[in-house]
Amino acid sequence: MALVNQPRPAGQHTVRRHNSALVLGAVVESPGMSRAGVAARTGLAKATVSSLVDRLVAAGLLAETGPQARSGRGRRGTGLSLSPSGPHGLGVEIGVDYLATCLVDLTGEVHALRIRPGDNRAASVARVLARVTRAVRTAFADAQRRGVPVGGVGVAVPGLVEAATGLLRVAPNLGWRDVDVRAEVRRRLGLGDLPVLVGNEADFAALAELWCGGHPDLRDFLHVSGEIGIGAGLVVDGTLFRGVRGFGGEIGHVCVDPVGPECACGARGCLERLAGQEWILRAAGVWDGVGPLRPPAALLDELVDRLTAEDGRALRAVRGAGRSLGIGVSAVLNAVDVPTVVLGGSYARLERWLRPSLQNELDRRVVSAAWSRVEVLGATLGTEAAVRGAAGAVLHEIIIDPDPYVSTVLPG
Amino acid sequence: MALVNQPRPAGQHTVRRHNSALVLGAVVESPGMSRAGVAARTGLAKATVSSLVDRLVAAGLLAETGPQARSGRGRRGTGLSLSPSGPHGLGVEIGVDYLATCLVDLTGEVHALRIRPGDNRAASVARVLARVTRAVRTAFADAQRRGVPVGGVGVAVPGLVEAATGLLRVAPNLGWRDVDVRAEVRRRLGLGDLPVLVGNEADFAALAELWCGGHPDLRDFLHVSGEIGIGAGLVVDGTLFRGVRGFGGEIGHVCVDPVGPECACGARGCLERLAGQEWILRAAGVWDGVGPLRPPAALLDELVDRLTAEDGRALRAVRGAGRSLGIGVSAVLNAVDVPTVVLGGSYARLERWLRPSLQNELDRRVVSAAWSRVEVLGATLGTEAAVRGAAGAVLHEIIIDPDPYVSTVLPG
DNA sequence: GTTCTAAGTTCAGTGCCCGAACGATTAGCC
DNA sequence: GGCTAATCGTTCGGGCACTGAACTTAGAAC
Repeated sequence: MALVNQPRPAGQHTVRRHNSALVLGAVVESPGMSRAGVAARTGLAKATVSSLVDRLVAAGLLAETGPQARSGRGRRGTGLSLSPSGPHGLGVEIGVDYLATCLVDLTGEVHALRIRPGDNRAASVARVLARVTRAVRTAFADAQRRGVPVGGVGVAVPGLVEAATGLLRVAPNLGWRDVDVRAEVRRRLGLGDLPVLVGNEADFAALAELWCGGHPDLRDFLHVSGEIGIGAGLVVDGTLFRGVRGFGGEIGHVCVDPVGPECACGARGCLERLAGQEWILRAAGVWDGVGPLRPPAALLDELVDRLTAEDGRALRAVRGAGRSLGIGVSAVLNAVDVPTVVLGGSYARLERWLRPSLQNELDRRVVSAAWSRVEVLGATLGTEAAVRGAAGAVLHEIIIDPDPYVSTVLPG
Repeated sequence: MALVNQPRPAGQHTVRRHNSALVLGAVVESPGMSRAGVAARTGLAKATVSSLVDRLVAAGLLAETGPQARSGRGRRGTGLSLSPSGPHGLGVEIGVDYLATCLVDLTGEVHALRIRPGDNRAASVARVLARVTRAVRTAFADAQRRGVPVGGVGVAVPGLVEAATGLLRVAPNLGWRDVDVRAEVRRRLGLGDLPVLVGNEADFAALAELWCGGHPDLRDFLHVSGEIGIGAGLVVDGTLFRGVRGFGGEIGHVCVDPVGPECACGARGCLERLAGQEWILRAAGVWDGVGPLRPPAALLDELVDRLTAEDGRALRAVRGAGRSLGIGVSAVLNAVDVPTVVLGGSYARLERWLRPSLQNELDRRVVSAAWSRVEVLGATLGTEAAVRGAAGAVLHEIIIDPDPYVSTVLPG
């Protein structure tokens, strides 16, 4: 919660703010709970919970779902859950060859997902931002048509974003440098006070897996996504750990083999060169390495086909990538201690074949694996993970600390 | 602050607790400040500050240092600072070949530092713990003689400690496994409710550098200490980042060269084998690599002598170590984004000679270095860093959240 | 229909922060 | 020396948020 690491004085309003989040959090964890249940769970008095719930209902965050179906005697509680007509998160993803937008409601449901293909590498920054503006306008219209408010805009970009400012420092695959995406989006759309979050695509994908993924109770993990580069999102205690300035997760250039092939970064044997999508496809013989890269999805399909058919070359290639990945990831795990690795991006589809050699390296190299094995999981969300995460991040901010949003909705 | 990540209901007492920490924190950052100054700085009302300060003074945490010497008219404020007779932290370090204890007061001053040589590798766990017990008893007596209370005990151990439980999972150089150091110390000393913290030696050393080191405004860094192994302590935003369970910082086995020499861990080319103390001393020709290792301090002296004399072999050895360190550390920095590296342990003395090759690798390999160079600093505390950190950690807990301590001292 | 149990609301009580007013202390100036 | 202005620290009434207990509402069991 924001109110504590910031050295701000606390007053009664702070208490209410904290407890609002507490109540909301209880409902998030156990949807359908009654006011009395929330009181029991949080330790707050019933009177307090009633007062807070009323406020959250008035703001459109919570909704009463009618009397609970419960056996035993006594009055039935009125169920509470996150309101599907409450604020929606508007997510945008600026991909290398597409632009995606979507709306996500408080229950995690995705609406109005739109994906617009188009090479963003070839166009100028201004041109791409104009596209983004149009896409976001359309998404706002979607929200209006559905009659729901937009709680904020989340923008996923394939590059390094400075956490404090929202400044995109560099996006290699887009050819961008020092673009103030947050300010540009704000200015072009005239969003007023609406929150605009800008973050790394891999980080948002990790968060999506945390919030909407298929692994319950997953709170601590390293989400490794193999795309053109290799990005990692570190989630600790249900929170993304971005490092000091937000440039963390760049594991693509961990040294895996000092005498390996040269990398664009100048070093040799970087993880990206030995376990990146491109290398796997080449080593598997799926792609000849010359000419423009065909749509990666198609190539990946072919690779999966060959793996399923137990093609020796493909199997060897993926096994090798798993080994390299194991060496690189174990370095990170030893440094930051996370018990789980989630394979995302294109790795998700290769999980079955990557896992053996990856797990083997992790078992050997991670110090704590001796008494607590590193768990390797496949991501459950597909390519939409990043947009969903971007939209979800907006909602997460509201759920973690609902008072600012409530204040904008309610008078006073 | 503890009260927030834990989903506990907040009440008026929570506000007071938070603001107590706020006031204390303001005085820590600007010793000698007056009540009015604290009010201005924190944003609290003067009345509130007065009330809180009175409480903290009564508990012995703050002390009035008399009227401020200040020019200009108006009544002079009464200076406030951390009380040197307030609670002291009692630090213990269980080293491989020594046992150290000390007392640290709230101002960071070290008292009653005692170092007892003795091989803890040869003795049984119970025997070593008995030694620890005696040493701590003596330190308690030191405190009593000085007439100051002990706020808690911090224990530094050369191994992996599970954060949640204080369980020492493994200490390779001590030959320990699964020792509940916290419970043992509690039981043997009958400490009642007194806080007992157990942590990794490298982590505590990093914290000592943060709290008492010679680099002001150092809040985010990776503290790398070269001893028998290579340990790292990651400090982000003035807080140690231990990872989920506390096993972070094990960078000794990052892969630096897959075709390098074999390591005890089974892998090849681990950082520890290429930049560890032992390897440097051997490559420099200071140690022949056979027979029992002489006291490392003496060997290190010799190495520094040769480096000062510009001995080619020694220079090459250290340069190589710096390069390896750079490869390993850059992997960590890319993953977690920290702008500064502090060279501690035996590396501190070699900083001058390690730095060029280390910095060179970091410049090349750390992605964010392109627009923000990684800073390399030498640690300013010597071998006592870990004990001081252990003692300091106890005090840090009190300063971060003084209310629990205040409650034990004051009635009500 | 009565009784029992649980949910949710109302209300007086308490703790804490805040702003304003007030007493205390010091420098500058006539 | 006495007056003024500025600053520090304390005192006091007011308001806000949580609490516990009493009360109302609602449903099930007998």
